[in-house]
Amino acid sequence: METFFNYLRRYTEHPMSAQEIALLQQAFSRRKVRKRQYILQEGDVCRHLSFITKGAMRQYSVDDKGIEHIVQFGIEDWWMSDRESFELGSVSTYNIDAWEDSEVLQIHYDDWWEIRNSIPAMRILTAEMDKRHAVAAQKRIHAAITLTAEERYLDMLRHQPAFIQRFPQNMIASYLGISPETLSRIRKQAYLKNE
Amino acid sequence: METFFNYLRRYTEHPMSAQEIALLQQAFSRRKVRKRQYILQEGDVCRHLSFITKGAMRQYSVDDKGIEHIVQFGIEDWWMSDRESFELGSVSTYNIDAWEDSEVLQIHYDDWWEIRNSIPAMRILTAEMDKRHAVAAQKRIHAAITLTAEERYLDMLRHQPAFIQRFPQNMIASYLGISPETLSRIRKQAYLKNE
DNA sequence: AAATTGAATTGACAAATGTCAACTACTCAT
DNA sequence: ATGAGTAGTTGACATTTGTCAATTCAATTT
Repeated sequence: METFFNYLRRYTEHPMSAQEIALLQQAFSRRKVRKRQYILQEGDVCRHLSFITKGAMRQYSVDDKGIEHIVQFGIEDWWMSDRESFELGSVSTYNIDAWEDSEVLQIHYDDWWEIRNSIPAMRILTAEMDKRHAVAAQKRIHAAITLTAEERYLDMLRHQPAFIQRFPQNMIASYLGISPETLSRIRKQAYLKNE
Repeated sequence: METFFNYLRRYTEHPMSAQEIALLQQAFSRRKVRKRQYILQEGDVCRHLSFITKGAMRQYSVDDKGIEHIVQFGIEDWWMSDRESFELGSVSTYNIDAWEDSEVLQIHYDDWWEIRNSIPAMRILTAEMDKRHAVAAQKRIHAAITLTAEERYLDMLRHQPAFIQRFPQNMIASYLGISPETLSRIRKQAYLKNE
């Protein structure tokens, strides 16, 4: 829980009262998630929002051919959920599972709603989260329609080195929307250029 | 302004007081934008949020080779801004201009901040906007990394026919991240399939 | 230590998409 | 009415990326 409060302090500035802190501690529940364990499966409704305090997770869909398409990575201090399913209560087409043994703080949709209404700092945090999320999404969309596969990889290398270090290469390829073979070749070429 | 209030009623349910309505009318200013006229240029900071009451606009970047990359279209009832520049006050790398003669309601960043704090309905609206925006962004990212060029076009045809009707084909291609020639061929093939 | 597993690499080839140039059709301004 | 632009189409070819199969490599299990 300490990780989470550090995160809160970083993004809200607003100090919270002891009472508010107690409320938060009540609303969030800690959960260990082992490698390869799911916290959301395709076909279920995403009822919880999860804050990662430890570990590495991913959100992905599986197509007709059984190929996984990763739309999001998450490590410490990241939130995981299928936003569409969570907000709309619709059936999710995504899976979320742990790649490293992880630990998350989960809050139920109803409590999240409640918390945001009753604790001002949480409203600010939500707005901040949405803002950052929107900016990141715009960048990723721009990268997808503008850059080549190699440029997208280099861009990721620069802006999200943590992901590249902690997830295997085939998952990075999936995230970038290219085949593992192509990524392997891109890396080889980039390496040769530096020699 | 009527268009805007219709929109508000549709998304907030909360009726507003006469005083609040007056506040809104004061904060927003109406502006006509002629075809090809800019409301944001690369290098400027995006200080205003614009709600389109009439017309059609687009947001795009221009690369080294002078090629435009469209990241967003907007028509009636859509908001336009470079979210990153608007929220962070950073210099924008995007342009926003009108494709049809348009009319927008503009609000300055400071007033927008103020309005959201003082009018509860606007806070709800903001949250709703962010939510819808996040869902749409996730879908577009998923489409970009999962679908082929043809599938992306068909997806757009199904979910955003209005854009396809109102913007020329080369802009649709830019939005999809493909060359105009490729889109032309995709359309030809799709047409042949239906014969 | 041997065997097993899965990830990463590599090669050969196929498919998708981009580029360039030519041509057509259309609109708009003079 | 004429001419200049602009969008869209088409063909030929280049480049990028995907697919499939084989191989290497490292980690893990037995």
